[in-house]
Amino acid sequence: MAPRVRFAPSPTGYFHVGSARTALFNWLVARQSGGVMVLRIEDTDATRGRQEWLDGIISALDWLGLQADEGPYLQSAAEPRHRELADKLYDAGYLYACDCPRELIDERTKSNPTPGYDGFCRDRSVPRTDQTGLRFKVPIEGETVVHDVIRGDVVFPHSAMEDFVAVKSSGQPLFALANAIDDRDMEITHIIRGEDLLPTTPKQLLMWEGLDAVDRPVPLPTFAHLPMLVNEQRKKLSKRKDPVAVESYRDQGFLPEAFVNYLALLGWSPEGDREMVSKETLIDEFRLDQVHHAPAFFDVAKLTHMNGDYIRALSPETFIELVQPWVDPDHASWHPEGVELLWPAERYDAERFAAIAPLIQERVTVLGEVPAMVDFLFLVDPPLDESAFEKAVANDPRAIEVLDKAIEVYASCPFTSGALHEATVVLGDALELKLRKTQAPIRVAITGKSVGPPLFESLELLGREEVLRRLSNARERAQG
RNA sequence: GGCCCCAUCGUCUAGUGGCCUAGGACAUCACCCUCUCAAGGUGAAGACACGGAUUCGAAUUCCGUUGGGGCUGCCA
Repeated sequence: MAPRVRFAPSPTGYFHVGSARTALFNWLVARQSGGVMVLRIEDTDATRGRQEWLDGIISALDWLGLQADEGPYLQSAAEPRHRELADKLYDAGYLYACDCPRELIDERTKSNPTPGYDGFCRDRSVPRTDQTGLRFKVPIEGETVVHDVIRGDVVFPHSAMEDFVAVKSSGQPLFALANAIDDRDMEITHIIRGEDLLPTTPKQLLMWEGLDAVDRPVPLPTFAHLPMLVNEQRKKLSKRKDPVAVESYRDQGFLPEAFVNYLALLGWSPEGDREMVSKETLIDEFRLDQVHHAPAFFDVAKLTHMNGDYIRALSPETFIELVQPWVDPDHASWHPEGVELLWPAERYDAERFAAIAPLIQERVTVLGEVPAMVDFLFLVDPPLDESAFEKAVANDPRAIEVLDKAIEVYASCPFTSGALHEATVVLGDALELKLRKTQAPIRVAITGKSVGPPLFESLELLGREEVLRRLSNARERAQG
């Protein structure tokens, strides 16, 4: 039977990197076995903004190329079904009504070595009303074993499990119940999710048994609990302190292929010394039972490096196409959030950009770095890095000589990068300067920065007139 | 506190009893290349948490300790 996996995120305002990894591993299992991935939104407690976050989840999955085969289903839509089965479970005695307020439970159990609900109402036959939640009657004896593909058998003694709430007093079934019902109804064969859900799994297993009895027997799915993604403090990634929004990586100019590749390496690794692996390779080689057990630090530095590798591997044409949203938004297919064009749109010159693009391509790690590297080509006067100017021009006694000489030589030499290079070497020789020293003041004069793409190509693209103008300006500024 | 999970370089990992003098990648440092910056090349430094047990032999098996994490809601 072809596997049916599900990716079941709960709605938040953005798409979490941990969710992305979970989605990826689910997707890989589906893809490698001719299975199906269903997308189910666990929104039982959500109240507003549904459409927005649903769009957010779908567009993030799209960006990553992890589209679901079925869904999205909203868990909230199945609430009548959940209620129906909750009633049956109650009628059959798996659930009992409880009217204990939280404070009372805490009061009663605070000195108990095993805090949590003490089963007070278990045999009180509290009548079911709209003031009573329904608790699951966990067997006193025995244990529940979770057979986990990654971790092996995990044993939960019933003595340590409380009679947890399965249905709110409002009548609405809670996660543990709704989740089990949906997985049954959708005939899910593999539950692949974060390790944080491991402790609730025995509850769902117990519930599953009850549902087998009151509804229909459904074979148990295979479980796999993925190790957490953690921050430098080794804590579960926090939405407040850690950069967890997938959208922000997209907006910074990470490539989805690189992102997916990096994510796959968090908890799994291909055979041999490879790290750059395509999605096709992942589909071929990924094995759930090889997933590492320990939590993994989400290392943006490594992701960034890998992204640089992916960028450099692009064809020049593809690179130009992919940077479009950052350099030529008017003609781009989408717009990264929070990105402002550094130059007036009408001054952008596609040909000029195409000419310098290959030199930029090997110097950036994320696409968002591109504009700042080429702004001098599209700005009348690029912003001047004061400290760079100080160092290379103002505080360098030879700088004025260099600029003067450059103005003189550039006025007449052929204006190609090769000739400019040559001319600059000669000009430097005359002043007994290494090219390294000679280029510094010229670079700052032209680009406003001390670092950037190769200088002579830049000069050629800018044109003689503009180059001479900027050199003169810098000269004046140096004197004043 | 209770229950559960986990433990190899700073980080991600390879390693499934002898191939381990523990391999790769990121990060770091040095050198080379070089018009700046990158990229690239070469090299350096850097780990089996600890203690027992099993075994001729343990990073690898078992037990314990320590440490970290997760869960412990009428959230999911």
